[in-house]
Amino acid sequence: MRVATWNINSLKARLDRLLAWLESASPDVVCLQELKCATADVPVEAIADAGYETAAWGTGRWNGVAILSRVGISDVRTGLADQPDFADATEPRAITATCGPVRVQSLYLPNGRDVADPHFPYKLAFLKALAADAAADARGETPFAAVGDYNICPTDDDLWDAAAWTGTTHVTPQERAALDAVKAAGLADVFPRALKYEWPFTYWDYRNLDFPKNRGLRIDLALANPAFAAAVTDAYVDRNERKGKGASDHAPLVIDLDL
DNA sequence: ATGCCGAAGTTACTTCGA
Repeated sequence: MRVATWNINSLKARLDRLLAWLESASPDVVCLQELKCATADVPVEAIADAGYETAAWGTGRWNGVAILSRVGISDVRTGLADQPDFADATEPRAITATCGPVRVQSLYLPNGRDVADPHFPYKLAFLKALAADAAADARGETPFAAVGDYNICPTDDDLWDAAAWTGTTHVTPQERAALDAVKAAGLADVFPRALKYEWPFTYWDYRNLDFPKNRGLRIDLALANPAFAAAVTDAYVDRNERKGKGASDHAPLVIDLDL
């Protein structure tokens, strides 16, 4: 089976591209982030016409996560156990479901904005909650993966210019330590192939010709438990989906499994 | 060729993203 994760940067603005990509890539399960629409506004009929059931959680202008599946979807859970709030709101940044033989969690981690901003400790608190939340599924025998936009470059190789990013969010030791704690719960980074160039970046800023110049980040990750990781036969970043008019600023991460 | 930011709420400008 094929599982993918994609920060789509608006489900409504990207719907035509999503439907075309479902047709061409033919994934069985797709985890989406940054829906930027409320749950009630998710175009479930158009997605159903493409052959996928939808579980989604969104509140409007920002954030929002979903799981699409053509192999069934059950045991849906929104949010994390003990998920921290921001500005007195529980933001739609996590949804978990069982789809056929796998259990997947679609995650959109807080950006952090700046190390001095309240959003930064919120990001660290979210990661701490994630580590605790994922522990049971990580230890389980069901193939499980916590996938999505982690908004962290795991190493200095995972961004185009580490020197230029010193002291900014996404690369700090605190964020990397918090990510390591998530992995320590029993999850391993499924490292993808790049379809071009040396490194599998998943995000390129819209500005400054960053995509043509390959000034990217690897921030979309799939953290898998041993049962999931053992079934992986291939993984790649579909950078072709980043091309052209109306692309998201993130490319899908695609994982093939012998399941 | 992959090409100089884009989405959404509100309605001319603002906030957010990484």
